[in-house]
Amino acid sequence: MFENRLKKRNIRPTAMRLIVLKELYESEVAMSLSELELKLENSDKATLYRTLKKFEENQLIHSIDDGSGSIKYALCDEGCTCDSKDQHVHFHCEKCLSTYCITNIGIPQLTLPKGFISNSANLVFKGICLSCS
Amino acid sequence: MFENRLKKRNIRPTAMRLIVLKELYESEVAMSLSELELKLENSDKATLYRTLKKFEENQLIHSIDDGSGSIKYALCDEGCTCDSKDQHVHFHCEKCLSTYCITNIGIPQLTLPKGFISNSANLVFKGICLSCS
DNA sequence: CTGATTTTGCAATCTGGTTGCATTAAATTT
DNA sequence: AAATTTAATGCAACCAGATTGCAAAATCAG
Ligand SMILES: [Mn+2]
Ligand SMILES: [Mn+2]
Ligand SMILES: [Zn+2]
Ligand SMILES: [Zn+2]
Repeated sequence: MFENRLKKRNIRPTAMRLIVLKELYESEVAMSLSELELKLENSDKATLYRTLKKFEENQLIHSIDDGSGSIKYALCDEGCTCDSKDQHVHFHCEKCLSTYCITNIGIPQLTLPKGFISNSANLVFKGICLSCS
Repeated sequence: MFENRLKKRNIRPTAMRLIVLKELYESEVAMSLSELELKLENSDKATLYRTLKKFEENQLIHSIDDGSGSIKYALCDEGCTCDSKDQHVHFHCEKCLSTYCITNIGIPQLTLPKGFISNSANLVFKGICLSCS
């Protein structure tokens, strides 16, 4: 249940937060702040913004920079700690502009030039998604 | 010589363009519009913007979305056609905020879920760069 | 209940990016 | 070379997404 999911992450379950969580839960794809704002009538951008920040801070969701200009958010798996083991590939459809978590594909470890130490990475594939092809 | 490099890409070598090209050429790291604007006294943001767009369109430079919020630009190698074979990994230093082209490391080809067709990708590693470590 | 803390809503601000438009510069034609 | 056409520049305005200040409302703890 959503309320529980919030509590587990130490987020007080207010009405707005439950709605946002539900919305993200029911979405097949990652959502941006403004998409949420549109979808949720009589919602306030600043509140949504702070809701998402809180969710992200408490590792209930993760943010995705898909290069579209607006940051997308998607639910983390249960038990996610948002460290490198939880990082995965994302896919951005250039037709419908949807962004998908490809949770079962991790980011490949590459050997960087000497002296460059990486602790995280962002890998986004762009193209045409399943529903658009 | 810079003038020639512009001509080869079908870009008319104006004074401003030569300056911008020189600046990018001499920079170890990728530069953003506003970094250029700061560096080049009495330069205009809109002109720089259009200069970069033109350079990018004509494949003299490529743009890099390193997740920092501002797009960075770096010179392409000679003969670059900015297609998938020319795409490479980038590195963003979280300390000095510099972004480097790792031109000798390509983007790994991964098998995406059925129905997802990718034609480009963005892979940025984040961490500490050589000069900051 | 009561005072302290947190969340919310609204307006304002910031930043990077982008565009309209008149001016200037460069290339082409006569 | 002068006239004509085309491209580049500079300035101001605009835009979208992100972020903040602040007072009101909701929630919590004693
Ligand atoms: Mn994801
Ligand atoms: Mn590069
Ligand atoms: Zn699609
Ligand atoms: Zn560095």
